[in-house]
Amino acid sequence: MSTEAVETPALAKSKRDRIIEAAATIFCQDGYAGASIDAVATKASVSRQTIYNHVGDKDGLFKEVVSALTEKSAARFDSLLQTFPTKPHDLNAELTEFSARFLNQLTQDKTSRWLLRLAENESGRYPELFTIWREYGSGRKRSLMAARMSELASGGYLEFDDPVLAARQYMALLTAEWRAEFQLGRFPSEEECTRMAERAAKTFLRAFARR
Amino acid sequence: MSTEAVETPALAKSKRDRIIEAAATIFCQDGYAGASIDAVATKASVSRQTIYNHVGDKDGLFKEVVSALTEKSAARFDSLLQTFPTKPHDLNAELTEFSARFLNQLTQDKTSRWLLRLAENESGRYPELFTIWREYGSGRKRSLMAARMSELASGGYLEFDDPVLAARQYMALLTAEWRAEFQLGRFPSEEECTRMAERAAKTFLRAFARR
DNA sequence: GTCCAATTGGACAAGACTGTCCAATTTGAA
DNA sequence: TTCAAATTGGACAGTCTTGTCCAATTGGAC
Repeated sequence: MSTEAVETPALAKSKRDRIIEAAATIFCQDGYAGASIDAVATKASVSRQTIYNHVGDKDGLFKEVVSALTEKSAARFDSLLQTFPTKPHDLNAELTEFSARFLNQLTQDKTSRWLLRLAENESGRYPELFTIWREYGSGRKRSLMAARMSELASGGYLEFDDPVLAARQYMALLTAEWRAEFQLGRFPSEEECTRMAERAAKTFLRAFARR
Repeated sequence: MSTEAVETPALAKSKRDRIIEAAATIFCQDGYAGASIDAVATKASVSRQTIYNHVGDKDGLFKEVVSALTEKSAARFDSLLQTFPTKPHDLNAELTEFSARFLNQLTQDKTSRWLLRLAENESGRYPELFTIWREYGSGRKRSLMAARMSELASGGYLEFDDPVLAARQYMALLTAEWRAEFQLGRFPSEEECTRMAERAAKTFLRAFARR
């Protein structure tokens, strides 16, 4: 995704990171139209010209931000998924714990939220960004999650017709309360996340646990 | 919410409506910063000055749009809720049908989607709008839906601990697939909505139908 | 120390936007 | 028909963008 690592020396790379990080914040705060290069430059403590040197123009900056955030978000999700209870002793307890980790990551990690909002807001104007995001973004997450669901099903823990649907519904149940809180501008605490996770997992298992 | 109906004569009201409708489209398309008064004027086939005469400035236009959309969306939801199967003969079938109507309204009605996006995007910059929307918007919908769920529970059709949670999870399950499609820029057909509704209702009932 | 690339800050043109003013015109009502 | 209010279009100042150019400065590698 970012192949510039070779071309740019150490110091520049750090500066480049500062730029993209600041740009991510500004873009997500103000949208594409509302974000100004000057604001990014100030936030990154960098000259405006340096930004143009690195990414060309505003479009370039935007794409760079999306690319970076997509990558980071995917990596975090992967490492989270490695803690998924594929062969649980106590399915209820372990799925609840995993779900709590999921929600906590969602709460802590501004990156994913920003990316989601960026993608939702600007995908109409930037179909190309849309493509990248669909491929590496939520579509990928869903299919990875579906694979885990399948494992649980073939292990005899769950039963359902369609693993993809099960994954989607699991994530919908899990994020439902969280979304509501977030929309109200609140950031659920760790205990709140745990309770949400309990309720989501409970409903999910009521529907899909093998009887 | 809009008390100007008295003060403005018939023709002006029609013009005012055109303005607000056009503004809604433009705001939702381009966000607050990206929307230009000129674009609204052109779309509404109205002089730019007329807009300033009616709503004062850009902020005023924005608030007027949010107010109008909130009102319209709430009204539509109310009339939809009146078709909720409170005392069903065949719970599965009737809840599925209701769910399909719900999704179809979501698909057809650009208003609600626009409003949702507006609220999500600009609530940071406009806390007052945020208040209005929370009161008349999704919060209200959820509590109305929870009341229906309670009726089904006391009728012996469903069983759960918390009607608000049940309502939230119901709506989460219902809109999960729809959201995914919509995010990809697709507009589910009526048959697709029906199938989504079937799957959502099925899972919901697996979890909450009285056994 | 020397050299080269990166960085800086400031100036600049071109364009878009907001909000205001105003004179001419249109519209609805009496 | 007459009159007042609403509407129009155009001009305007002021502000903020983006993107470019350039000369001066900095910093690391050798």
